[in-house]
Amino acid sequence: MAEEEKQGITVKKDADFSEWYTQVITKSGLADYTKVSGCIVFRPYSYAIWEKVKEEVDKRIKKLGVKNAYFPLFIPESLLCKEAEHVEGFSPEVAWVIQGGDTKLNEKLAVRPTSEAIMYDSYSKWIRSWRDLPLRINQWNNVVRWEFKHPVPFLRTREFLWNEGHTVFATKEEAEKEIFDILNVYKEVVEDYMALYGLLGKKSDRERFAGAEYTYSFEYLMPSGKAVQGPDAHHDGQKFAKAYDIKFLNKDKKEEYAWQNTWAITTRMLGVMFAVHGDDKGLVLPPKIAPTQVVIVPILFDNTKDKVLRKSKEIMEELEEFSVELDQREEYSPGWKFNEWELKGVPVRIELGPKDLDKDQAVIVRRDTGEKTVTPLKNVKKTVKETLDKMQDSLFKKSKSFVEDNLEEAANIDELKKFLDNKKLCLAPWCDSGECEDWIKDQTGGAKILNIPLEQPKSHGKCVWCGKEGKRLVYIGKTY
RNA sequence: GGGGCUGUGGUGUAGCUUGGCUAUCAUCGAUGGUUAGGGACCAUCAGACCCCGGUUCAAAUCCGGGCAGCCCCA
Repeated sequence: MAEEEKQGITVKKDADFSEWYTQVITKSGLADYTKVSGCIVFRPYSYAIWEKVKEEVDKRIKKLGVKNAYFPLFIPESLLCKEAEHVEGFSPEVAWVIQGGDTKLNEKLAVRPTSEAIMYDSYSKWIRSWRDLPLRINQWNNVVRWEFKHPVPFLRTREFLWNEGHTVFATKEEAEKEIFDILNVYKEVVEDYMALYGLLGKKSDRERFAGAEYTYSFEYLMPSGKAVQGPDAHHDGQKFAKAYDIKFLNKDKKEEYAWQNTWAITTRMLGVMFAVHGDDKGLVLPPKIAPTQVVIVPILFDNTKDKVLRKSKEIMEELEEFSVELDQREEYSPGWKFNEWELKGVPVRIELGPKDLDKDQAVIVRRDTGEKTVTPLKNVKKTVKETLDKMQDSLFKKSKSFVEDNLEEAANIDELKKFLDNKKLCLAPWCDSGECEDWIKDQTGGAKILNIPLEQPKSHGKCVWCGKEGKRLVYIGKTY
């Protein structure tokens, strides 16, 4: 038994979360470590999931009128330094190219930590008139941020994949409207596909994006009790326009600075999804994002093998609207295969053996609950569809109640500390001052104001730190 | 930013305290055969001491440095 267990996950998710996470990520074939610290391989299994996220986000933003393009990986130092707050925010973790072959470069080149600088330099050339606006460009690419904290696959990597939307408008109103269109796109994809519930809100001034006027984010709760920031959208006002000289002549022939937004979703969300849905047997993938939705495991005996395989193939064809895999490998026993597919988180398994054929039935097994349904062969398609739908729905609900059940209202610093120590997220009144924000961080061992929910009650209690009148309720949590 | 733990075939490990002979066991992989409804079995084969330096007749083992992974604290 002990040896058998070693092929699967050897620790319980509740008992040792980080070990569990590492094992799930590597043993299921999602990712692997490389010789470069903090840079992982996205193996085909996780890359397929990223492609799905990409596809769903991409078609929605295109519908909103955004176009894709590609800008250089390298950013000259002088360009990066144009917006003071922006450089200051990113410079500690920029990777630099200082040499080409044996020749030292005249000017250092930053490996993009984000592309404002290089993109806006082009924008300033392209935008002359109100007729050139809006300009809405997105790119799907990789960025490098040389973190010094411990890397965690997907959740904290030095190189990661994302989209970066960079849009320019003639008026503040138009720009601000777009922020909510984009947040909706992210919400739809993350909730409906990745089955994850997040907390939407505005970032505090301390936490907003370097260079932005304000930032909205979705925050997610990990099983470890720590929060992770998900997709975000920033309204930049005219800050970058002024730094990078993005001006246009309006209809009244007056020169104006443009209004800009920036927005992104990253591969970090995959990590959140693996961590939230997985269980002691391994991954659990939401049906709508799973590269393989259904696996058919035929039970093969020598004398009935052909018959069972033939029927399995028929079922596979019948299920062509789903992504189905038929596991015909003869070198593994059925039990071994069951365990492997569970480790990989495939949502639905169909078992088909001679006994089933005799009774004209198949066994349908749902990954998250382990529930087995015996169904007549003619109903297989219907049952599979129902099972996938139910599972998708149930994973989201579970994710939502996980967040809600772990969200506490804290009226003072003692309660706040107590809840945070118990791995909870908190909703607490805050006076809006940066000093109190720093104090909270200091006193709670690093907990941050995650964001400020959009809907606020009429009155708030006293600020959890200074005791002055609270201006808003904020989400507070320890972060990854 | 500070402190701690760990590094042995692809993976998980024994050996390290007290230096010594062919580096343990399992799994994975390859080949052949028997099997098959929740991680089947037999036989054969293949595969490792993180890197650099030091101490020593002799280093997986001791010392120093590096790199990597993990944990705790700020």
